Amino acid sequence: MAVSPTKRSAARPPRRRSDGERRRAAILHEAARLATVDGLDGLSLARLADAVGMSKSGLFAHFRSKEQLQLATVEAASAIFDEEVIEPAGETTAGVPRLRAYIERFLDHVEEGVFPGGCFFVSAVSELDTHPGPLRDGAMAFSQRWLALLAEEVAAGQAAGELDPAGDPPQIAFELNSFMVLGNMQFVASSDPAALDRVRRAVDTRLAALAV
Amino acid sequence: MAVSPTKRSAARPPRRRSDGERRRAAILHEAARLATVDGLDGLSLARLADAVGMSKSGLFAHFRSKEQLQLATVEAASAIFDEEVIEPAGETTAGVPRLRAYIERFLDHVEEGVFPGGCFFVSAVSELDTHPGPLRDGAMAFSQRWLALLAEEVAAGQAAGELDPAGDPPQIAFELNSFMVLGNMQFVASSDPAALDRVRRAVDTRLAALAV
DNA sequence: GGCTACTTAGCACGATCGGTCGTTCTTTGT
DNA sequence: ACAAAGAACGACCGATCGTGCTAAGTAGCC
Repeated sequence: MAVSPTKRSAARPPRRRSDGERRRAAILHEAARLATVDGLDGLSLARLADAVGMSKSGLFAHFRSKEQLQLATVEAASAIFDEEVIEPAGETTAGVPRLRAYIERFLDHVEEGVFPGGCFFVSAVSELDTHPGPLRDGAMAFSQRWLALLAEEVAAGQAAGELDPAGDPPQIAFELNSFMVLGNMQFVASSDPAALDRVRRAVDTRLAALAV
Repeated sequence: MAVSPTKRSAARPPRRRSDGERRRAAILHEAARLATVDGLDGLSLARLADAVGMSKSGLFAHFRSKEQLQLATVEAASAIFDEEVIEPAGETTAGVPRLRAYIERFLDHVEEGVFPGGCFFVSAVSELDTHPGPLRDGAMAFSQRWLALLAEEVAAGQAAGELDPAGDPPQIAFELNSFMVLGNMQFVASSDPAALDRVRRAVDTRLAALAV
């Protein structure tokens, strides 16, 4: 994460103008949404430029390659996810309540269509899992942070005496997350909120089995 | 819907030559594999032709459009999945043993790399869930058949007194499948068999909770 | 009130996309 | 044996892909 002054060209932090910054943010917001439909690779500069109402070359100037646009898009999606899911749930008290808040916020952001193709990272990981590179690494890193967050709250719940301490937090986080991932896919494919109810029921059952 | 003798095209069952049939099968097998890496849309005629060692136009003649190639690819992938997973497991006795056989064959076919990008239908559904059309319908139909197969064995297990009859078979099938789907994604992304062990542990826990 | 750098647009490029055409070779039905 | 049709080819099409180059406009600092 540290700035490397020795390394090549990157040195210039292109001090941006305020209007450019706003434009760039708007572009990335739209890019993140489009990428959940057509994929990060299927996202084309021309269509993205069209969607935000500017020329292809004008848009291209903001990012100096498609890969950098994709990288920035993953970052933007992370920020949106943080804002829509992680931060609001973070206000709840640690342990099971916060764990349930994470899950509920996740399901809500899927149902509300924050991204038209459902969770950005489900789409991204399943597209990129076979394409090594910094792009995949970025998406995977976020997914693992999410998984770690869930595991952390499971552990907190154990420490608080809410959950049986015999359970393995990462394993339980995997199971809970798997419900969310499949529920997300089924909801996007069917537009039927029943898929999300399936998730809620599965989570309830799993947590009930762990209750002390 | 009736066959109209005046209307030319559709009526003709294009009686194929035997060598053409073999070629076509080889093309589709490769197409199914490539599609799990680059997606059914990312699959390009030129690269597919290259992979099977023939010209683009020669390959194109087998399918009269890209969409028909994609449709045929989904069918071919279904056949492979049947052969590699469903049929072998079908020989086990109904109920919990067959249910576990389905799951184990699924995990094996992922680990063995029958498709380089993991389960074909996980890739396909997550790519197509936002793209309505016959292609998505085909992939979704297969996924639901798979889910129904799992639910059927859960019900059989209940009938045989192996599982608590209070559980809802479709719900339980959803939960078991979700473990497989996420495990598949994590295994493809990491090449780490530990992801599949996570699935096995999750399945064991879930089935143990249902045991009578 | 300029000067500078960021923003945006226009235009053109080489590559690749799905798809068509005309042709040649080969299998198959009669 | 001969004709109909399938299989495969190379050349080529228009469209779109990402990307570069150049020039006009404009916001922000001295």
